[in-house]
Amino acid sequence: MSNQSGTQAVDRAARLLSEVVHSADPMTFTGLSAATGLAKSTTSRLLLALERNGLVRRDDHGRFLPGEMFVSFAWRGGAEAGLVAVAQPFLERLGKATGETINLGVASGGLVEQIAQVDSTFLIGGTNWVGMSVPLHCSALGKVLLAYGAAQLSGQLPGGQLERRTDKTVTSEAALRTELATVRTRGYAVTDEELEPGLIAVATPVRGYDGAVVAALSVSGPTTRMNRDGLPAMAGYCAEEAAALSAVLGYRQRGARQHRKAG
Amino acid sequence: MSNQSGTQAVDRAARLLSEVVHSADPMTFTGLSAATGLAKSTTSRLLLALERNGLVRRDDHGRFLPGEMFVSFAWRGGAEAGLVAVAQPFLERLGKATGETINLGVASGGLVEQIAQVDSTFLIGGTNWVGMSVPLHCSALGKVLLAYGAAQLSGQLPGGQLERRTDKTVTSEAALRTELATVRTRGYAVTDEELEPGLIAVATPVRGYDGAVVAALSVSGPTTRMNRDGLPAMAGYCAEEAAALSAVLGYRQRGARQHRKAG
DNA sequence: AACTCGGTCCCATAAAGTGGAACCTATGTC
DNA sequence: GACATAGGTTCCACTTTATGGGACCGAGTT
Repeated sequence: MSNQSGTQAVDRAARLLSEVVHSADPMTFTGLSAATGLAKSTTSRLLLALERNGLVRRDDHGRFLPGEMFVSFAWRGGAEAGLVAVAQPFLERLGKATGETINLGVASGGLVEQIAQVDSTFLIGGTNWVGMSVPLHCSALGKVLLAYGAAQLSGQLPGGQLERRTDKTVTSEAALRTELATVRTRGYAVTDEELEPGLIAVATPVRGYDGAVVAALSVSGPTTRMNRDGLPAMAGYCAEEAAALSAVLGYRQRGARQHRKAG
Repeated sequence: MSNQSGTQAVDRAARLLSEVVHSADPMTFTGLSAATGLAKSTTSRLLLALERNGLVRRDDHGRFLPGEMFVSFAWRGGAEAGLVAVAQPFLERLGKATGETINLGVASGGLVEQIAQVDSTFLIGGTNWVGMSVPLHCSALGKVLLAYGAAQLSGQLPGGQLERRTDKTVTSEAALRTELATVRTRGYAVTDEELEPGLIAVATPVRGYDGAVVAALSVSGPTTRMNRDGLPAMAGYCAEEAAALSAVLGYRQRGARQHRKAG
């Protein structure tokens, strides 16, 4: 943190605000004072200032909730637009850890739309796929979205057959459903040259506050580098960052108490 | 504003934040400096502090957008829970202006759920209806929600008949559809003793950022006081506050530039 | 190369923030 | 009903911290 002189009051107010916003249930005055270590009088002054400015409000029991400005932002549909920005640090960390291409994808119109990417650190790597969509059934991202009900299969060829992209593509809906069950128990999806020859990928689910899967995070690279034996480790890194991102989106898993600063 | 000593920096930072959050498109550094009247150096310091704390972020052109904390809040589903709080000041102002009972309603399971209320200033007035649901077809709130596609008719009696509540209730679906067209052209809905004898109400639509109607705002009172000739005036007040609330939710109508401070 | 634009850093000045203690209210508790 | 307790706010002397003018810097422009 380079330079934080001349902003003590703002920093402290922001800390209070962060507690209020990131807390699962309404914070009390005393709780906030304790959590931030600020004197009662300071806490009071800062909270009054935040309240006056619509950054926090108090419920009928005097507890603190995020204020009008947050609600207004949420209603403006800022959530979708901001997901990429919020997710970026996590993708970058995953990129550093694996060296491979990282993607964040959401379901959109029967396909997977890739909404963010971090490029591989190697010369041989993926091109930029942001804005591109890939089929659900033969991408790791898509399999995750399907497995957890964030997307539904549609538009398959007549006869329940799925589009064949390579000779390894799973084209039978029944076979796919079996694989999706595996994804759920194992916690991650794999696509091994099913979308494009020489391309292998793993993906894990990103959950929203209510536990619903809202996106998927993937690591993909050439089969020449991403050893099949090493996939579980890759999936581990991927799951870790996906879980951290889920936490920021309000998903509370047992044992996940601490917030990590995204920066 | 009672006491705002000892919080200059926080107030200024909040003003910057407010500009960033409420602005339709990303603010520039210079724009923010100008909008708040703060010195360049002060603006810079405060914005850096806000950025450091995840309250704002910068896009690729260095312009300012609401930060991680806002996006995180939005993804946590804080929007719905907060609507009542955000709306409250508008309801109160409308209550003061009209003296009658004010309600905010949303569509929920084929009915109108009243989610907020301000009581009449008269002794004769409505009881508290918060949490109660009323039918769509014979309440002013419901007619607005139907007229603007925020709710669909369902559960009518066999034969396309709508439930009769009073002898004035519109029970024919065709007649109702005609009335809904009137609502759309006129901009407000009326229920004149169709739900309960002696009860008259007007309602207007509340829109979200994309223009979709998300809720309805109503003024209701006894027919002995709410003169039928006075209804258009009542509807005018109602529409005014509904528009102001819509603006806070990000709806941008032509000519609506200014934000009003809700407090 | 010189200029402008957008933004950060530096530093003397004084204004604004700080926290301990007094002081309120509500809400139990006997 | 009087008394204790917890949860918050206000006061005020002290001094830390914010302020803004100007220097500075990098990236575009002419």
